[in-house]
Amino acid sequence: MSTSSALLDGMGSMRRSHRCGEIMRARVGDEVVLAGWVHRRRDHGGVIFVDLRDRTGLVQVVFRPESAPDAHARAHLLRSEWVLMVRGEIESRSDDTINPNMPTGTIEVNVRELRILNSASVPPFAIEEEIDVDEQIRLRHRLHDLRRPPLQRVLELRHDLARAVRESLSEQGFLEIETPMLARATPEGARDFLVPSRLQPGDFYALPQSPQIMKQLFMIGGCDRYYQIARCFRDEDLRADRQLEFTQIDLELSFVGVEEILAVLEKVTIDGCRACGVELEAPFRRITYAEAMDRYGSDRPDTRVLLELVDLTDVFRTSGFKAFAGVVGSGGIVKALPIADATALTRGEIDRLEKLVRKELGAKGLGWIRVEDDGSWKSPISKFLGEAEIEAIRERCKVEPGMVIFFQADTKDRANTILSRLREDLGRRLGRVDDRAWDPLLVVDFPLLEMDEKGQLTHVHQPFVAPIEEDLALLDTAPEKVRGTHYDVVLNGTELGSGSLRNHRSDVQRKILRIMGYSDEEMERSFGFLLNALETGAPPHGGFAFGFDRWVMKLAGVDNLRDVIAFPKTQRGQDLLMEAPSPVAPEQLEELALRVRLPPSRS
RNA sequence: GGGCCGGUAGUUCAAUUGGUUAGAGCACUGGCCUGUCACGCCAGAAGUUGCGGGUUCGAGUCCCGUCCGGCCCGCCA
Repeated sequence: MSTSSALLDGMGSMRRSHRCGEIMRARVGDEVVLAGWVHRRRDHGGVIFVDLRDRTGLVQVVFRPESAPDAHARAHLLRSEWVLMVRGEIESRSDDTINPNMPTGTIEVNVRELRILNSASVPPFAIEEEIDVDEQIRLRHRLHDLRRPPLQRVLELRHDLARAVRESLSEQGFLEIETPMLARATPEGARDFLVPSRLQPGDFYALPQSPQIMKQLFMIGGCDRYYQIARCFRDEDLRADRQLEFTQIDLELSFVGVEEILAVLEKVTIDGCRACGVELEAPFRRITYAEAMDRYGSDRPDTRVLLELVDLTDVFRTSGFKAFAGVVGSGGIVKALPIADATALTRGEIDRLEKLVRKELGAKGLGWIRVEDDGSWKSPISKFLGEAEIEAIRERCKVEPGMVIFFQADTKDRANTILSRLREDLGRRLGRVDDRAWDPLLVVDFPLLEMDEKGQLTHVHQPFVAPIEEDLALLDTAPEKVRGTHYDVVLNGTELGSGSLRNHRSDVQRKILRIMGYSDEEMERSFGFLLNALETGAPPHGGFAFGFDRWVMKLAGVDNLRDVIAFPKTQRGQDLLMEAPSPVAPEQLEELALRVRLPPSRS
């Protein structure tokens, strides 16, 4: 809608005296000046009500023909989302006009003067607490979405958390130091975002995937304790909890062991949560990686879900049940998820679950046994089971009437992924959870190295993780048994952050890289400057990094990163508001010595 | 790269077995209305059914392709 500019006013010298939601600080009879957006208007022809909105809330302002004829006349023109400034007196409402649903519902502002600061196009959806609008529409009209209370609250939460973290770390002796955004491409880890260099045609910067190496350089540079709330970039496919760019609370400290780092980690987690109204108890419960995988099938379990997995791999190694025995024979595992008192799970639901795990998780199938009231088993697989297997299942799963047991025989990773998903989904659905609102957990004792699909030992986390001291000798004899100093912090089933001690000795770092298959040349090319740096007098050091956005997500109680980031991107990596990415002018490419060649299918 | 779900008015949805002019709520526009707060009443406007092709006398509906949004696997700490 176009509005004649003659209609619009300037602020002049008028300035607001209160924010809308804070109007109760003023007293009845006070003259106030408010500014904000027209949330809703109710035009009775005579008296006109407008709910004026800003970040802090809503307040009803009243235009009366008798007390301000000029303002009243122009108030007829007001529409949703127009921007106003009003001057008037606070009046208390009569008993029968009080609105108990509004924090400011006992008063209203009798407007004497109206300034229309701006008009507005018709909003695409209502600016309300709850809306039911397509994600695409919300993202395209992000400015309207940002005006909604849930997103306003989240932005405030981000601020509160960031501020608390800064205070906590400053008190603990950390310096906030920035690192470059234009960095060097790395062969390791995620795909880099590349930035072409104009001054060095043909060469590229990379946006940092994390400040990992740079913060180690800070330790070597004598900074002692560093932190940063750092933006990180990874050009990988997006998920509900993964964006192309995200924020980490990144820190590193010198002359410490794992325990000192975990103490910092616990303190900053507790301080941050407390600033957002969440109290956590220290010390956090600890669980080893091996136990987490064994009992929960995940290295980031939500331990509030009480169901646990049962390992039956050894039972089926020599079984006559060829499907399971075959999997074990080729290095896979067999695990079960027993659920007591599961009569609520109907046959139809089990069929739906099987379809889900087949389609979404790549399961080969979903074995199950239902234990009837009389103790008999109803199951598509029980006919393949011999005495020994039946006895083992009976004993390890603590079989009882009413129980349903799910089975997976697959590669270790897949079987665990599938059962872990069933464990959390079904555990929540059936109410098999304890009553804790918050479940902070430290996962420790990760292995340093694991075998990849090509049979090459590779790092479990990143290549700079230090082994624990007593396992150093094992690097030469049995590297796959070496324990790392890595740890994860998990909150309610989400990995919030992780860290480790780093290799501060270049000989150890070189040895590990060599075990991971790096030749001397590759080592030099990829990590030469770090290895050289380690030789200049590197102190023992370590640290961790928190996924800041995921932390906010948990505190805000939302399950999607887009709801805690001001301007998020879609699953295809687009910003629908600003329409990025976009083509660029040929001259820009020319300057960078670049030529675009699209794959033929894109024409 | 792959699997699944979705796309009809500004928006949320409907439209019988493939059948005539694609409907409704909210929003919007105009009018009326002096105590509403999801104000009310009257009237009105609003559609390339994501896009392209095919089948058919006839396609929102069936088929193929494609684009877009979402969830997941792979990938990614």
